[in-house]
Amino acid sequence: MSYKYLILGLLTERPMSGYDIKKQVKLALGAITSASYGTLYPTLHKLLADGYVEMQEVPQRSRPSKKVYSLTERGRDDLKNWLRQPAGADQVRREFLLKLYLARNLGPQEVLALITSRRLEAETMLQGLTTDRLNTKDVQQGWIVEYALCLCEAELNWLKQFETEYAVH
Amino acid sequence: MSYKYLILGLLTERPMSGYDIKKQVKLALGAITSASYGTLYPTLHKLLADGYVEMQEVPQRSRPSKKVYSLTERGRDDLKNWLRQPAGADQVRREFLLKLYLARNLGPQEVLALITSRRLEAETMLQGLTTDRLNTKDVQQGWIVEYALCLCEAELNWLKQFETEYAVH
DNA sequence: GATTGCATGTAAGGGGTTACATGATTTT
DNA sequence: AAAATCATGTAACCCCTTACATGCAATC
Repeated sequence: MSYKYLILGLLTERPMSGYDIKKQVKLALGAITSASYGTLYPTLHKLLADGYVEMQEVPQRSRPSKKVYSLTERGRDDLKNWLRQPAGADQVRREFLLKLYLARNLGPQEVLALITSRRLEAETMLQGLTTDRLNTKDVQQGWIVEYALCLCEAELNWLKQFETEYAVH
Repeated sequence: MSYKYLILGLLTERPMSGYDIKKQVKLALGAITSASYGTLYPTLHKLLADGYVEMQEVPQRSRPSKKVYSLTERGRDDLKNWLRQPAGADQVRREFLLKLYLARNLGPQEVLALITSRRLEAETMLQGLTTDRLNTKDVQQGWIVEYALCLCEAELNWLKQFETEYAVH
């Protein structure tokens, strides 16, 4: 998801530690992505070395020191420049669609099982998103949820229709 | 997209060379993925070494020999087994959504530009998919196109609505 | 007494792209 | 004369995940 700009972007809200960033990603962008420490920390080190962020170490009692990162002029400029470029095409890995394409290797009831399990997952996701929408105060966060909801509903409709038509033959 | 099963899956249609596979991916799954030689050839070598496929070298005049791969019993079994498992969650990298979330760092007209360029892309894709639908004979290939069309239309509607509402404020 | 939260990181490995390297043949 | 098609592959690099490693404090 381009950790560089994910990090720079979140740091425009407030200075944060790696730990904070992970929480914020989960909170604000949980519907579309996640961030793992394994990339987060190394990326922060690189951004620091390259001068996009600066770091202040805050000692704490009986905990490791907190390393609080904030944007530099350079980081802010680079982020703005990136934001102004049109977004790159989505990179999607849809295992489900590959299986659907290869359905000729399955029996009819196996194809239905594939579709149905997918529909159940979509329904669960729809419920989660519906809950998210209620709890979202932030405007931009709201947009993300609405967008995800819209796509999720569309997929669900397609799956239901497919299920019905396929069952009839 | 899991090259392993992409390859094993396509080889159920007919024995193919790496070159053939790339063409077939573009033809049948172009709407959702692509395959690069840089992964295709090494993956084929690995599948051969692991006994999922077998290879027959076909000499040609004034061209490099063609290496035609076909499924082994083991490959076929492994594929079927994989197909029967429920599909894993989609891995999506939506640069656009990240930019949308970070829109607070942009001016109103820059946000609109982001949305509009996205809408134009979606419209182009929609046209392409509409053409694809007409040219598609294969049933499963048709499903993929329909699915992609459905999601593309849903996104387009969302974008249009957003554009309208955002312009009003 | 066990789990969650806070807080940092590294190592090994998986999966992928782009660009490079080669070179004849066929089509525009 | 230029471009596309056929046909193989490698090398360098990017990006990311999972599991591991450490350890105290607060809550349940």
